[in-house]
Amino acid sequence: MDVDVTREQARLDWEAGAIFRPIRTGNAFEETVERLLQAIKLGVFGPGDRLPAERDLAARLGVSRETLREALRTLQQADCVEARRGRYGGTFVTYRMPEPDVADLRRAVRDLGGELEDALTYRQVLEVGAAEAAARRPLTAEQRAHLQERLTELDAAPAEQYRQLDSRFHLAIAELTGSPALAAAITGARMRLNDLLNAIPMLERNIEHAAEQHRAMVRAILDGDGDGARRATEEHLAATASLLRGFLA
Amino acid sequence: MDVDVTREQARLDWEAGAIFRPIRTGNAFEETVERLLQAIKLGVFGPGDRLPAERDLAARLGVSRETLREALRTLQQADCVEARRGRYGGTFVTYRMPEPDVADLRRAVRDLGGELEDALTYRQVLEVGAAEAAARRPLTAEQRAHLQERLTELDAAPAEQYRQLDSRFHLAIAELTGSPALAAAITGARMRLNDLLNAIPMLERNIEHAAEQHRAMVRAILDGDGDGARRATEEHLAATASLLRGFLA
DNA sequence: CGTCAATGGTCTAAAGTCAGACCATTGGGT
DNA sequence: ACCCAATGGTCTGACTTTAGACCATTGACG
Repeated sequence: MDVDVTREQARLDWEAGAIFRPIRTGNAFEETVERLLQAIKLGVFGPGDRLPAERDLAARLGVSRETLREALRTLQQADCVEARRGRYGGTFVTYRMPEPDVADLRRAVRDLGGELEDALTYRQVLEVGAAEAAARRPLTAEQRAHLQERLTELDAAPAEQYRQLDSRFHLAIAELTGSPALAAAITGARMRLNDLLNAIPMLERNIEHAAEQHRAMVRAILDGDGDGARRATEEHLAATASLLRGFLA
Repeated sequence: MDVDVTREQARLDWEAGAIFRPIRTGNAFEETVERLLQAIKLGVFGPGDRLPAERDLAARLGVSRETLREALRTLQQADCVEARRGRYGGTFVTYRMPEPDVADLRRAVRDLGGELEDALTYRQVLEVGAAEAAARRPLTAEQRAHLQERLTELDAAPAEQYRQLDSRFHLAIAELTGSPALAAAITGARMRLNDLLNAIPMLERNIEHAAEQHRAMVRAILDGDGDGARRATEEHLAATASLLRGFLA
């Protein structure tokens, strides 16, 4: 009986792993810095863009203005943003994407370590599912136009903006699902991989290949072809996934 | 130009919605209570089971022991758990699932309101994707046995434990993906719907139908049949989804 | 040329949270 | 009969975060 009790307790303690995960990751200040930085790196805010006003931003992030300001101060000292006072002032983005660097990429992949597979699986499930969900959904003319616009914008992107516009394209699909939870999860998954994706050197050949896949995804989604959307997205993500895995070897 | 600037700012502020979401939901104490309650309602801990020791649990939840204890005190006062001191003591679950009640269900669905579609879409994408990912993965003999065991356990479940063992079955699939992030997301998605699912009255016919679908899912996963796993899971989730949607009308 | 609304900058008191030490209890093991 | 390891119970001081008030600056607009 002693054995049974011990084993049973061990089972309980193990299975609890998925649900008894950390409630809060680190402190509010660090999280805030990270979020702001990711928002910039994801391309939601490009150089020169103004962030929402502090009071507004603090409310959205569910954080006190003091904490937000502490984070902004950090970003200021890192030359990522710049604050201007007065009406029509605000906090403006000054960050510019560094050039992709294979050494950085290799280091970043190693840093992520065993979590790379985790992050790739997670992203795959979310984005493939989202593409299918978006395709199976009745879309308004406005939504269709918005998606098409993101694609056009991406195709015309100058090299230094490509990664950011790529993110915006994928996030646009996430939002077409109409599920805020899904869109938020996809944003989170991309944030986790973003430093890696940004460090991938972009070869002309890869970009053309990706563009073709993007078109296939959009076509399927606009046609309401769920299976096609899933397949096209699978294929698209598999490309970058295998590229990243290559750096782990 | 004024119009352009204003519109551009509006676009930025809107698109930021997905990324500038709250960093922390409420305070640590409330979150902790919620987690513990969900762990119990999800069936990870049944009546009489002992929770991990306070120091251990606090570390896992990333929360100070004080905060955890405050949460446990709340649960104690709500007659959900009971604390015993001394070695071989601990905190023991006393909570028992209430009988399903259609009035409760209707109220719960209304409370969730517009978030119901969000939660259902999110769950669908995650669980369908997870089933496929699990199927496409090489599984150890132990993992196969574990999945099979969960299914057997569920099939043999007495009515009052059915819901909890059903959750454990689905969470077992999530863990087979080998992706902690995915498993955590699925746990979260289920937590959100759990009160609803628990309130669904269980008809003999529905249970048999569900059992058949569970078998199909397990078969496909063990066969490495990704498409089959996806289809079976889709079908299974569609059933409860349409049932829940019925209560929104 | 002054107004004023919107913005960033500063400060304070209160509440929340934490890390860690220490106490009290229990029951199996020696 | 005693020991002692593991558990819950309690306390304290330090740090974090919050809510809100108030100040300083700016530039479009009347």
